Amino acid sequence: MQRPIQKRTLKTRARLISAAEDVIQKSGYEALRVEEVVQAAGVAKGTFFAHFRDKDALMEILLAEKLNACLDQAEAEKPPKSVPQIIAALEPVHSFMTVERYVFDLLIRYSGATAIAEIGPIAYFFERYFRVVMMWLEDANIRQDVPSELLAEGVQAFAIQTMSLKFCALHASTSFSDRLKVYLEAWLTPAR
Amino acid sequence: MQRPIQKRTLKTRARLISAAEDVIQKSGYEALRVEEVVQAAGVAKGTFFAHFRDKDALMEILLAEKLNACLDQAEAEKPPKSVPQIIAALEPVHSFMTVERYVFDLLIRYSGATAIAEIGPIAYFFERYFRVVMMWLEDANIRQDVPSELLAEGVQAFAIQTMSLKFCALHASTSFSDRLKVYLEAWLTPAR
DNA sequence: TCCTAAAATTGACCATGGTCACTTTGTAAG
DNA sequence: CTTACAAAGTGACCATGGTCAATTTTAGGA
Repeated sequence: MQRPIQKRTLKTRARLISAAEDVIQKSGYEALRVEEVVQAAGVAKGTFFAHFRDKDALMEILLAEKLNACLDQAEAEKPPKSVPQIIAALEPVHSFMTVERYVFDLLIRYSGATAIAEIGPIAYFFERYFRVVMMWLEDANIRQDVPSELLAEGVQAFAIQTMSLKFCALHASTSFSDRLKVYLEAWLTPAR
Repeated sequence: MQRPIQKRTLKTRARLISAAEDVIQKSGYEALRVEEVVQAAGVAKGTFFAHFRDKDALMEILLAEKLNACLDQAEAEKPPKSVPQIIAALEPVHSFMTVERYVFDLLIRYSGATAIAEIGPIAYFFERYFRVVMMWLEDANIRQDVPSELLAEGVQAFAIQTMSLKFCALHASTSFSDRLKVYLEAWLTPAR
């Protein structure tokens, strides 16, 4: 027989998340230490792992929340129709995804669901990103020879490629938006 | 004053690498433990880190060697001209890149040079992959409206996207090659 | 109010990657 | 052959994520 979740649980969880946000605010995502979070929240280490499978699980929650907030914002605006408009609409998302190399790596690692029954917050976010872009593309003035589902997957692939190159010293000359624009124009409006 | 490297150094390094290969052979990349390698090689732990910056640095060396061998093979064959041929030529590379989730994550993490002066073996491999594909594309029967450099970057982006989806339970229905074929045909031979 | 079982929490302990002050070994110069 | 010094190697120790048996807290029913 399953008992209801105690109020105390929610409070502890909230304290842990809040403490983690404070730590990140102060010194960034990569510098977060479980020990520090736990001390700031005033609980034992074991409690942390009773609430989150592992450190990454907490990170997933924190990152996905921020990313979803960016997408909320993008969805609230008028749907973009052109490549530059799409890039502009996604700018906050891409910007946050690349605040830290550590964050980007984490996002990539958890971008796919590892099992059907276990879609993590980040995998869920990527699905949403895909759906939002696909909807935009359906009403945009772009190529019509392939389904917009495919085009949206491509946008995601090029966005990740561009973000990846942002961290690469060999390709630091071109700016992020310029590079993505070149990719997406070639992908969405090919001259043949 | 710089003295020449001692023979002993090379021997120790070779023993470490060989021991690591044995361990991997036996139980895979993710299961590799520095302690185990060091014991098998008969040296102290500190010696390991005198030869490799960290565990990942050894992994980079081991992975890059395998990947370069795959590319050697691909380059030895007659250059592929069509999308299916290109996919077939790259199959061994892509196959090895996705033997383990752990391996794929590592490759992505080190795919870019972190600093101009520090191009790691894996970043170097990705450069080479790009150059090889670009050369193939220059003589292939594909779109000519954008430079083949851009097309090659796109192939890389789609290959990574496809590999990424291979690990994702949500997209497990389509086979790897089929999915990549759809992407590359839309990218390289758009109907507009 | 008291009892009890499930839920929540605890913290000592473990696993593993990585560091560094110290020791040993190789070798070039005298 | 010695000597001196740099290179190579050592292993105790540290940092940090994660585990689990034991303990405390909660709340529903007698």
